[in-house]
Amino acid sequence: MSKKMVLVDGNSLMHRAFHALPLLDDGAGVYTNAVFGFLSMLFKVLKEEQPQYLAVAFDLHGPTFRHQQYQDYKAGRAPTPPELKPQFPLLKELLEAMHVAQVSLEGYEADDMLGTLSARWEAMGQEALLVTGDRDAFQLAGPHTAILYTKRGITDTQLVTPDYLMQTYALSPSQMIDLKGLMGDTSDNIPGIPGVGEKTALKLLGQYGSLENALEQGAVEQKGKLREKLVQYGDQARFSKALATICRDAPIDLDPEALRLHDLAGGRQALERYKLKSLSQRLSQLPGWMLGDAGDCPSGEPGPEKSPSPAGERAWRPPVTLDGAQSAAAWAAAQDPSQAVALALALDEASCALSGGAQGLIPLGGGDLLSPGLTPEEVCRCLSPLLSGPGEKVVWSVKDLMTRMPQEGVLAGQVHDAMLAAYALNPQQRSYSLPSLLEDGGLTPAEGETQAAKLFQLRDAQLERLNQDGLLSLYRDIELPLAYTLRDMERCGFLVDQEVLRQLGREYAQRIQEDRQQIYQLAGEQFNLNSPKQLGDILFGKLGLTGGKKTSKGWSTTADILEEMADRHPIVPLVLDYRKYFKLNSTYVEALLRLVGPDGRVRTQFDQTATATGRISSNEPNLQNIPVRTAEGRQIRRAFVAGPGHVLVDADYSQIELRVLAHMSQDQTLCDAFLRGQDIHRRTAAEVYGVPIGQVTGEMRSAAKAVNFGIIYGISDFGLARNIGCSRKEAAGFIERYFARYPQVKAFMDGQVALAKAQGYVTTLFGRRRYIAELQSPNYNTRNFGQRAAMNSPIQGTAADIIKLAMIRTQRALKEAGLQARLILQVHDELIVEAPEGEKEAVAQLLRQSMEGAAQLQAPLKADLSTGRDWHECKA
DNA sequence: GTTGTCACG
DNA sequence: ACGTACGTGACAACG
Repeated sequence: MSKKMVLVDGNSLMHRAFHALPLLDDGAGVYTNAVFGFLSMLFKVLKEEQPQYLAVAFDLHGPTFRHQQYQDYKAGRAPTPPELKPQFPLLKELLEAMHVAQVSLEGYEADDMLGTLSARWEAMGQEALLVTGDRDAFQLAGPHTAILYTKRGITDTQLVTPDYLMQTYALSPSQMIDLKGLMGDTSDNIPGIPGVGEKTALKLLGQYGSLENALEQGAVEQKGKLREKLVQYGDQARFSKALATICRDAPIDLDPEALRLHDLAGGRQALERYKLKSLSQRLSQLPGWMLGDAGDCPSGEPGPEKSPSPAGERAWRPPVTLDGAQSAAAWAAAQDPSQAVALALALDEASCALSGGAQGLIPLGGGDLLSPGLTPEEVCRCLSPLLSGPGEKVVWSVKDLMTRMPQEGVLAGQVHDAMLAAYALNPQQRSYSLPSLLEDGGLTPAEGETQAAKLFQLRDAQLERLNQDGLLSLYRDIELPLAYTLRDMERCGFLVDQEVLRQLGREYAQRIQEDRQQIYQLAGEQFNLNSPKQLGDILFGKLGLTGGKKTSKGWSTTADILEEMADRHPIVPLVLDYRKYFKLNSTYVEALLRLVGPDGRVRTQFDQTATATGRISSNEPNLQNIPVRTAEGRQIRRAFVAGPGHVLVDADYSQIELRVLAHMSQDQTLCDAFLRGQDIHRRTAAEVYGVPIGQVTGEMRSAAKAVNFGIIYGISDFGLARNIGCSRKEAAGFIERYFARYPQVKAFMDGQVALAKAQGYVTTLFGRRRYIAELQSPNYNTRNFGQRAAMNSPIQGTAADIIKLAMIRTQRALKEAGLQARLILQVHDELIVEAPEGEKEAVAQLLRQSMEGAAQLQAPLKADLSTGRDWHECKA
């Protein structure tokens, strides 16, 4: 569903309108010409563009963040004329009456608001149109963001897109900043380089691509006066570029839904009061959804959420104890299903509360004589008249609730999930259990209050905080819908060929037995091979092997240490072999077989609140760590099969985290590599080693690959050295050269750490936060960990957000297409669909679109598809 | 319950 | 002079 947003630079447009029109007044001495011109233009745009969202941005007067070190900024600009000044409050009053969102932020200018909101909007894959008379905004043009530039007056406009800029100036949007940095701007008192005007600046950019390159290389290659100026005014030019750069990540706390047009008609009276009758008439001709007429919502989506009920104390009637299905069902049937319903399923009892004040308490148990209560499933069945009613539902873990409901059961009405809201607010809590959430919120139930009753208050508090922290959309558009997708995936499960597993198990057992015998022989005694302590004592004590490292308890016997000393004693490779097969057998054969259901399928549980970054996790069994890296382990995947007449369609994102990094850092080189479809590790090797891409050797590529991984993890020379087995010095050299070739990546990483220090958290492209308390620690190691987490979390987290969106999109697309195929597994950057043979092609195409279209990045998302009868075949 | 080890992205 | 790669879950051993 495409949503279009119009963003208006209020200050810019008011100035344009003021100077374009003669002074008008309302007959009582109030000037209205700028307001008239502004609204006239606005209504024209609304009529032509038909957006669902609108915001008007204003400057605030204080010193701006971008220019705080530059006192002269705009010093030369004429003060606002006295006839215009009072029209601003008037305009704001009218916009308020029309329920049009106004945004401004201390320390930022209107164009920073446009830059930030359009960046967020674009990240969601939606279209934005920026209306302004300021050419600075050209730098904000992008695949989904255009600028409607008011050239002269208010009617003479030009639509500015990246294509337009390319045709007119032969520059990309971001190069517009370089242009201004070089030539300066007298109206903004941006100095640039004296004597360099548009012509010279365009020539330089054509030659060198960027301001930085022009300064660096031009200072060598150019001749005469120009060369001198590039040298002398280099710093001034860099500073000018910084001044000209519009901020695209200002800390605005805003739910996009607050920008939805829904009641322009509310401004009719005020317009007429100021004698702007013609505007009032034009207003009435706008589409119904903008005005607030009922039943004319073009997107078919619900309007803004109704305001939450007051958080104050409610008069709860004492809970009615309902033991037995009959009394529970009778109680439910007697309630008003249009009221909001809260349901809390604890271990020993279920409670249900209605906004009217009624409370029910249902003891839970196994349903037998020893523990007579109902099962959760029976509770859901008994309460189904309430659950399927139109009232709002407030629950803890809607996924768990849906799992317990009968297949045909319906959960209707708007749903609030307190567990998911809590996770969106802070993904690193110890527990998301309902009692702990209530306790943390100071909402422990009093005598006569059930947990369900307290859920209402919890919801109110959570929605307010979500809104404050800019997390409403993450919660409502990602986490909440994802819960339903995960529920369906869990219910579906993954078919396992148990015979394949049993056969592998027999082979593994044989191998384990052989290894063990030989190890005992070489050790000269029998011991518990699975005990690291005993094994360490044998290897480093009895056999006197060298090269060991200590752990807290004894000798470390990890695989990387054993691999290094594999040629020193024949027992070492045997131990490694033993370990490998023991792991495969115990975890991936025996444990897995125990978890296969009666229908031959395994059903993992996805945990949506397990990780600090926003990823989901999988347990019982964990299907996100099924072996793939070694040929032996990979055999396990032959046991994960499609049902009869079905195939698996497998899609994985190609380099999603590096693409996210390219987008978030806006690094030219990294983006360029992806835009050209290059092998990213090869390109990095070429950059770091300074050789043509054709001359990159396999070794160079694999070192570069390790560097790329390291970058994502928050690199250190020590860690990189350990990973690729070079010296720490060499590793430091790699890192230095990497950052020299990818300077914007360096700036991004530094920026994330600075941000985390300053505000206490970092965010993903979709606003998900990770608080990083470690940065405040007095401990050096803890602080360093905090820095790495600050660098990694926005990347890993944004990738997690994106695949979550892809999952929601995939499930919706499958349903819309009426296909029988089902999404059955997610492995962080991979989705697996089980599809009837005949749907194979359609599903592959649909999966690709759902995944690649989940977000619009500067480095476009790419998914690789494969199909097979089993999971192993997919990767082959 | 914690520790060591190892499977995955 | 310090000692690190980021994010998970499961198994076996051992207090």
